Amino acid sequence: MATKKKTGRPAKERLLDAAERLFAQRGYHGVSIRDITEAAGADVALVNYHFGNKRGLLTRVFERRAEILNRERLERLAAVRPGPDGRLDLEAVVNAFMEPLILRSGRGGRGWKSYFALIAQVNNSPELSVLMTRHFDPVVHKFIDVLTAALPGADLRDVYWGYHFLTGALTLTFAETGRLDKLSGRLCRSSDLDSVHTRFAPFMAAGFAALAARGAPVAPLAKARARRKAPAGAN
Amino acid sequence: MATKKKTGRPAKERLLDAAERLFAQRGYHGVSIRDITEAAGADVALVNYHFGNKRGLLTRVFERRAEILNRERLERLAAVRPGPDGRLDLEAVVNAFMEPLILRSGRGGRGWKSYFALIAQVNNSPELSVLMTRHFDPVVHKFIDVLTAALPGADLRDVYWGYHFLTGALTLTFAETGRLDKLSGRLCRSSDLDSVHTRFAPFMAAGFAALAARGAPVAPLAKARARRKAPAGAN
DNA sequence: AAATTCATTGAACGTTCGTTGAATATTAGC
DNA sequence: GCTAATATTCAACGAACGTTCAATGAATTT
Repeated sequence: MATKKKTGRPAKERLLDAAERLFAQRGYHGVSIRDITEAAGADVALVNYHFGNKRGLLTRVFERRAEILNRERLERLAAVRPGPDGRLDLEAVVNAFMEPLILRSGRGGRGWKSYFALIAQVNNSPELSVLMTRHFDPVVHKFIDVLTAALPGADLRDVYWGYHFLTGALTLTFAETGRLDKLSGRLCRSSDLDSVHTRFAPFMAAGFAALAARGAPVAPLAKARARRKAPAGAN
Repeated sequence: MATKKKTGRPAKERLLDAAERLFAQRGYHGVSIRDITEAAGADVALVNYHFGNKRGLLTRVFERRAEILNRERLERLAAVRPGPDGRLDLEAVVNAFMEPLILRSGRGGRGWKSYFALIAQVNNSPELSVLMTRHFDPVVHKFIDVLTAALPGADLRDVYWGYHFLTGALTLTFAETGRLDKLSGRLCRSSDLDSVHTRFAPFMAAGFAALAARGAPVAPLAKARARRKAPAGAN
């Protein structure tokens, strides 16, 4: 009994926390059950007892915070109100989706930071991205709906593609891999939440608006004729 | 000698191809050397003979196509010419960076598709993203330079953050994990390169322009006074 | 054709892997 | 305080892991 450190919290929770941190650092296959149980100060057999198997542990880690995130995203999306012109503000819609992450990525949220780093890997993995579909897409559908309402006349496919670009940027940004820091010679810091907060929604809202404008160049009613091939940028 | 299938190509190349495909599907830690050598029809010892160890194989897989991509990206970036107003077209700059991927992601490029799926995982991994830094950032710096030239008066940090958003969207998009297909009920197809080609540059160019406009609202010369906190979107 | 280098094979190394079952400790219900 | 359910420990299983080495085959050089 040298390495065991049984705190007051139950072993089941310690396992979830340790798994979250280690999965985020080295990926699902890069961490063994023994790595996790050792870090949690628990016995190897407890993973299979509490979660069935290693994959069940990953699933539980994944859904634990997804429920919290989904609830708040829905609340914020429902709270987005039309402006004086009767239109929904695109940046406000994007922020309803993004700010719940900002709030939890601060100093106190070490567990949340690990969770976001894990999400980034899951989102970009062919074999694990089904977890994104299962645990997030119901709320994403709601997000798509509100985005569509904020983009009258836009082709629905533009909204889906725009969301796809957004989620790629979002998950990488909150993963905080440190690449931006190195690339910019420490001019930019992944951990600088203010920098993300002031830039993300303007960038994405402008992207969505550009797609909508491209599909229906002038008026929202000229939608049926926008079926031709788009002209593309250059070359 | 039942499972060995020695084609005309050398075992070293067969190993690279098999490793590329399997790493892309299941991740670096999710694939064993025996998985790779079996798929390549080669002996287990050949990985260590040709590449030193498993990590050396990953490095070689990664740099093999990076060199090709870097060369073409540099050529295209150098070929971007100012328009009649003397300014560089933002979409043209983005396309110089993105189109080399489009060209290789078509029907014939099965190996390239695997490679892009691998890049997405490496880019989002804390322990592997150093490979991105090492093999891509020299060319990314050139990309940043040209972007900055196309965004006169913009804060350099905006350009870096914009690139960060862009690379997150780009790597996820070309990973083709299938999540967009499921999310949209098959309305959008990850493999539809035309859909990517017509949307990516407009979306990103508008994002960059919005960041630049936010930092220097009117004229490029009003740069030194833009040090205050930005107003953010909503909430 | 002999010598030398390079590529491949087969077998084995010690270690770690995920998982299991029986035994023990702890908690909760009555 | 006894009982029953839950939680944790301990030891072990067979399989798979990355790596190594001596032996063999093939290709190149002299």
